[in-house]
Amino acid sequence: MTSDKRKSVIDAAATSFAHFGYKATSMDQIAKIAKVGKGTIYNYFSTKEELLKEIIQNFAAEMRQVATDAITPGNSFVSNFNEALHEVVKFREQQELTIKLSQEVKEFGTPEAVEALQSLENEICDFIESRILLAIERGELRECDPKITAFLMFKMYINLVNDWKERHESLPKEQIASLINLYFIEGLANNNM
Amino acid sequence: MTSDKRKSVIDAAATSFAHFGYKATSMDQIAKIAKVGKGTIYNYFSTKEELLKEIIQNFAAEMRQVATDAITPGNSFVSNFNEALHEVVKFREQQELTIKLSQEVKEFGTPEAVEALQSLENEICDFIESRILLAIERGELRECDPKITAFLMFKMYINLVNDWKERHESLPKEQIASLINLYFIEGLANNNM
DNA sequence: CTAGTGACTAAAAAACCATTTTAGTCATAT
DNA sequence: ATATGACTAAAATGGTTTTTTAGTCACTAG
Repeated sequence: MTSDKRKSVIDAAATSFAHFGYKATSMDQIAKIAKVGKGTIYNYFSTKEELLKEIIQNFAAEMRQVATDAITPGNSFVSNFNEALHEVVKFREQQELTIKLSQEVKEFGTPEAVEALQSLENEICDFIESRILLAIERGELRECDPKITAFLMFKMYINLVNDWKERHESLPKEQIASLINLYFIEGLANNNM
Repeated sequence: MTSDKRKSVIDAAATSFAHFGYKATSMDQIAKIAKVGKGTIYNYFSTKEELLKEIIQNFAAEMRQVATDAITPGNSFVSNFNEALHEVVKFREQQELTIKLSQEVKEFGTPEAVEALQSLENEICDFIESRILLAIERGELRECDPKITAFLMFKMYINLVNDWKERHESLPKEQIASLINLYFIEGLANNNM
């Protein structure tokens, strides 16, 4: 089967990117790990960047699947949101890829890594946006711009997971979920006065 | 008067840092602009970084003043928050120093510049934190961790002002105010069901 | 014919070294 | 006691050589 080789190339590249980063992975190395000739890679992918893009797309699809699976149709938006968030966090931690790419962006500013993470971010935001739209239709959330809301929810998540721990202790998953719930869903206004 | 020289050193350094950046400013150059011998600088500041820190501290004090001036005692927490942050950002943009330092961080990752901007951010967060504490005491906000809250409010503001406009149209001041109010204070939960 | 391949090349990155610049010192001067 | 500029060790810079690497292509096996 022909796509047999294609698959092993993708697998080899994915592990190497995750392990050493995009920049530090050479096409020769990928060929070696995948146990194919270097020319073979170019039968399936026109360029190294193309290869990364495909891997990121696969990753995004997997993540979407994980998130979708965590959603229980009958449950509330908040509960589903927390559940999905929790599963995605778990899934992302398993994958070294994004962590490594983030490091690379910070350290070298590798343009391909920047773009890869960018597109991943877009995928995630699009997904959240679609769920927000549903929740608004169902009357669970009040009217709001779904694009901006999705963007901010994602960013807040990143702020809590990544940026906060640069200055202080990193926060446990449960606390992150409850914080997002507190700020975003319930709001800080004191209605019990 | 002895602190006469100290002042001119600070002024010279501040203008040169703002104009050429921290890295591209040499101590010789500062001495020249300040019209003092290089040794004189070291009578007042033990190191180049020390000099930057002092300048940043002065800057932070000015910023705090701007923020305080923007606060109207009778108004709501959110309204004051947005007004103050807006003035602070405007003030920061007027000053070339922070812009130049930001560029330097992006381009070279100069550690001193990173730290300087970091400490500015901390000052801002500390200020917000103190206002949040007041608002909680006054019963305007419900109980919450003031440090995390301040951090997230600051970040959300930056997300809306800077990060959003990298992908989409930049948002007008009023909309940012109402968005922060919507997400942070009121919350998205639809309580009218 | 088709998919696979590794030797090959031009271009980019890294390693190297000579030269210059610069942060910080200090002996001297005021 | 404060001010200073010549001085030094360390770091930055620039230019050159060497190595690595993305991508090609003539060739092979099936």
